[in-house]
Amino acid sequence: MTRLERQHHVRRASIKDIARLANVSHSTVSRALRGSSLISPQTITRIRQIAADSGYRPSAAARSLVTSRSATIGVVVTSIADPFAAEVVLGIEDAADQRDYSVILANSNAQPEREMRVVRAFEERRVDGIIVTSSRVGAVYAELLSQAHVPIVLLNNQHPSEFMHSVMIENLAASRQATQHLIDLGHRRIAYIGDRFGCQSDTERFSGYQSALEAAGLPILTEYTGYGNGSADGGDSAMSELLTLPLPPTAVFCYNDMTAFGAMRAAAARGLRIPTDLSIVGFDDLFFAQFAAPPLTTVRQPMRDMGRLAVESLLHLLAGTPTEANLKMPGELIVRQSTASPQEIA
Amino acid sequence: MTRLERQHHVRRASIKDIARLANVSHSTVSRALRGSSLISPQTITRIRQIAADSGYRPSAAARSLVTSRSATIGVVVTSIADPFAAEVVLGIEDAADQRDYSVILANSNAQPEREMRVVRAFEERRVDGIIVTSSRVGAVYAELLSQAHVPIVLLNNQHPSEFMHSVMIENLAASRQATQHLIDLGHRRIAYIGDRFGCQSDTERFSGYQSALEAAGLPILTEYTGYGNGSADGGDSAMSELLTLPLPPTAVFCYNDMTAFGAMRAAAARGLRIPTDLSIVGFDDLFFAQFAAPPLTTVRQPMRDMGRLAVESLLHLLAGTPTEANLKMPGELIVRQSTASPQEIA
DNA sequence: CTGAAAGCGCTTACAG
DNA sequence: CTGAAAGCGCTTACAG
Repeated sequence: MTRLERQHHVRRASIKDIARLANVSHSTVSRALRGSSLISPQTITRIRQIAADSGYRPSAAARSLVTSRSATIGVVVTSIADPFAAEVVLGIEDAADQRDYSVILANSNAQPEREMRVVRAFEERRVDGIIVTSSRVGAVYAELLSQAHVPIVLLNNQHPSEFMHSVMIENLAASRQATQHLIDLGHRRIAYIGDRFGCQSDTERFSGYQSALEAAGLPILTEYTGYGNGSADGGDSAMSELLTLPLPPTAVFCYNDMTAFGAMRAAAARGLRIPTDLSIVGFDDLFFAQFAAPPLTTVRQPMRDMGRLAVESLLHLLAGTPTEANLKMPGELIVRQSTASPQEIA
Repeated sequence: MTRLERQHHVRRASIKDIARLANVSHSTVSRALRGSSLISPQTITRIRQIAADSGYRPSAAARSLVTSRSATIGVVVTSIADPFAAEVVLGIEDAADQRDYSVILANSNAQPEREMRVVRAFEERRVDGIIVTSSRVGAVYAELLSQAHVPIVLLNNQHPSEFMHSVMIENLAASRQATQHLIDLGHRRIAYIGDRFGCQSDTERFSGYQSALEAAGLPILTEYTGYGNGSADGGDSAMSELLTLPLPPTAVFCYNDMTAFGAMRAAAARGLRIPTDLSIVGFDDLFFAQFAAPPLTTVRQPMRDMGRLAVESLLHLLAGTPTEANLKMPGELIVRQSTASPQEIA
């Protein structure tokens, strides 16, 4: 028995095996295991003991076939190697586990073909709901996802639809605050490096930046708008371009930390010191932000909590309980050493 | 119909629905969909067309109930927010997707209670195999995992068992090379900051460090062995302690990049400049290593490829094809700016 | 309180 | 080439 049990691909005990051992019908076993009030407490205890002894594990497949619930949620990320996504997924897995849901994780790599495969896999596995962590969810992708006919929660994005909730950060307020921080330090030539794909978070962060400048009576110059792509390389080249301007900015607010890391690298490559020659602000507060050179001033997003909240939101959608469809979390400006007053007079 | 289809939780078309539409038995539909040679090509085409038109998606649950294969692999990580794990999982998901497997992701958080839950979930979902990405897989955990009666691949760890393969980096050679790099630069007082839990990778890396010192005729001093825990905080406190020594080391080889980041922070907190006053070498080459202050010299692990390889190894185990049980990948020393010749004479 | 029966959506021998 | 039947492992009305 022990020998057999160690082998791989043994047939697992089924409800029928337990029934035989317990001398009852398999219906009774099923009820006992589920704690039905129809079964006497002694029988329940006895049957559960037998089940435990024989290492019984209910088949999720069989159960979901009859209940038409898979107790599974599908999570798509553009790339799990993106630290932002990884933190969010941690929160999602955590909350899902607490509710006895399993997480099926898929990477889309921002490739339409992969996105299709992912949705198909989710459909075949009959996931109860889907969480999408990506700042770029185009109309086509959203349409595709909605074909799964299950509730969807978008993280860092939004889509007006009855079965699509969203969890986002207060982009506008947070960005305004970040930009204000630079203004307060005395900066007048403040650039923004965004995401050239123009996703919703980018649009909102850009608006926050603009509104802070406006409120301070500062001009909004198009040459101070750089276009990255959310990655370090994107930030690097956008920053490089900004630095070729006759009157380069003395401070930059970046769409996210990755972009900021790239901007730092570009500045360093040109011999600029941060924050003496250039102040840089990021967005996310990735774990690494504190280890950057110098430690990065940034807007902290409660990534894990956002993941947890996405699960809660999804469960509400599944239960049909009315809740806020578009949840907004506050961001928090974390001032570190990448920002300071400008040294030269503009 | 379109209205209905947009709703959530619609009953999906089954093989029977297609059968009705096609005027054949559901057996025929099943065969046609699977491309059985028993069915005429025209019928296959016709039935597939109908299936596609009605948005049919086979139920993975029903299929796995009869085939007793779930086409699913369970992946446990200690924390998906660990960048190393995230990169590995990316590779895993990628390879799994190519082979039409889905990935069920679970975090164990190094908590025994969570580990039990994870194994149970994997058992209930009848995953076909398991990949464990964690440098610390104790005997208890391994025993627990093996109760799932499915093949297991350990990443960054090893366990002698017929149904447990492993994928690791050439720790010994890589660590020897990293230490040799410091010796070549002229360092004589070289410390090692390991993982105090003494996992296999730590033991091997420590051995590589020792063997390089020995080969160079340098003494191995116990006071130069620091104990971290794989995180930045662990590296920070271990480094801090090393720096209180009367004759502190001029170079440190760290168990991993996270530990190295912490060590850098500790050194900076004491006003030491890197690499002028202290050289630091990490292990992993996390994405951020190049953005550290200064960019970190480290041993690159091909994390994504290791993840892919783990899937291949698992599939071999599933297919019963004989293969190397313990795969070793080479590491690559990446020299950046955190290492230089020692400035003072020891 | 307990059991026999039906059914969830598939696959696959077994007969035609 | 096609269909009727059995069965995978559960849940749950329906009868006792």
